[in-house]
Amino acid sequence: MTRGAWGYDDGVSSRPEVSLAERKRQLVAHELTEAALRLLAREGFDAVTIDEIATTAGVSKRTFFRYFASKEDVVVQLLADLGAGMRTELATRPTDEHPSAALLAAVRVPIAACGDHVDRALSVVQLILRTPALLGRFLERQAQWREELTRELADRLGLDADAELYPRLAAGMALTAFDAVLHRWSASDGREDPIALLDDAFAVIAPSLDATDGRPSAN
Amino acid sequence: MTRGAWGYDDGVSSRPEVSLAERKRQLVAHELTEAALRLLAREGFDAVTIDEIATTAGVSKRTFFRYFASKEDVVVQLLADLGAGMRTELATRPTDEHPSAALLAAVRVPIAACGDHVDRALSVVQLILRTPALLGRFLERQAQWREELTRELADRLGLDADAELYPRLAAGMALTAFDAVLHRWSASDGREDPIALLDDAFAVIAPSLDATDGRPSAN
DNA sequence: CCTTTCGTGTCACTCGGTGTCAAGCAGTCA
DNA sequence: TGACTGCTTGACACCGAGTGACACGAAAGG
Repeated sequence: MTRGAWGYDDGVSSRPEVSLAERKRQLVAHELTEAALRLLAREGFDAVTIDEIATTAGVSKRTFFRYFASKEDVVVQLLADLGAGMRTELATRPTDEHPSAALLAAVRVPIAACGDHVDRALSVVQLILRTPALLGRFLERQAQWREELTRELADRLGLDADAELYPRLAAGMALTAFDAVLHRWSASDGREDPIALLDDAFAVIAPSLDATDGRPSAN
Repeated sequence: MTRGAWGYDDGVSSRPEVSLAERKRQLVAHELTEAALRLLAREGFDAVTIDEIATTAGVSKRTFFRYFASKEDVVVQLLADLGAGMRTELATRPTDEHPSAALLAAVRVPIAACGDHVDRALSVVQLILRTPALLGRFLERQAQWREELTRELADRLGLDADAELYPRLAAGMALTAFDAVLHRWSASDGREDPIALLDDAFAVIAPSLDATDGRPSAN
């Protein structure tokens, strides 16, 4: 599990069932990502131009934009799978499970992926948290995740996501835990166990997620 | 109270204690903000260039950048006071107050400001929530608020903000409530009472904020 | 009256991002 | 072998965001 997150295990594995064109595409994407990550981590986000990244990867600037929508996208793209994994995990949890347990299981997916690829994940996360422009894009991404989790959770509970506060609050709290764990993990340079941190965080927020008394019944 | 939020009541009030130069600066800033808001709301964010905004306000593009750091900044700047208000409110709450009560009081400040200037606040909030680029900047801003609230809360409780999860989680949950309320309020076109929504939201999240059992004691 | 200071406009430049077009290359059919 | 098709790419031109440099005019101060 958590296979393929933090992308492109080595980028050149030959799988006969994938077309040549597709493998070429993946190769170029891989080359661009590696070049970008190396340059950005070394020089800083603003000091590196897209032209440099493209030239380093051996393609033109125009080709860069055929693979990524923006300079930020090269980095944030790496996290796209994480959100998808979270959402599908929540969708496959049994419906009678407590929201807190289901959300914990969902958030555990991307956190476990970090724990499985510490070095790579850490450099990306630290780069993002250190760079305002990247942080902005990352938060946009997170806002999408929150929206998806909200819908999924509302479906689970048979609530209207637009009329009830609970689904959005629960999704937001789960992502708050995700965020807090990421900060702590990044600040500790990956030395702390992210899953243990996540369990701690959920121990704090779980009371709200499970309590039904504060939840408005209508309106 | 909430005076001055959503900025520049009318921009030309003559106060003798303020220097002429300062009043001119405020006038230009006011003119730029009004021009930007009118154009952006009508044409959409991407369809309006900075040159248009500046020309409409009667200044040059160069001067625009002497007042605002970016096109997004014109809009998001309007919310800057809200964050400051929140933080200072939290700082002035009595230290023996429950964290949930103190945070509710703090978040109530910007929410009340929305309720006091429904039409203006609503158009800005809806513009932000509808425009990805603006949402990104707004979320960056919110991340700063979360950082500040975290520090303030840690000070209140005598905890280390970097070693304990609770302050960051509590601040994040309060902002999650803020965000959920903003979404609902925007979706209802300002018809729902934002303060009532906020009270509902805090009724949901309060159990976690008050419970001390889940809070890690050390490490 | 002269000088300093400050805000501004003009110009030139870099970089992010996009549309367009022609060239290269693989696969297909004849 | 040759023509046709579809896809990817590089080259080029272009727009808008954002910045640095400089010169000008108005206000403040001696």
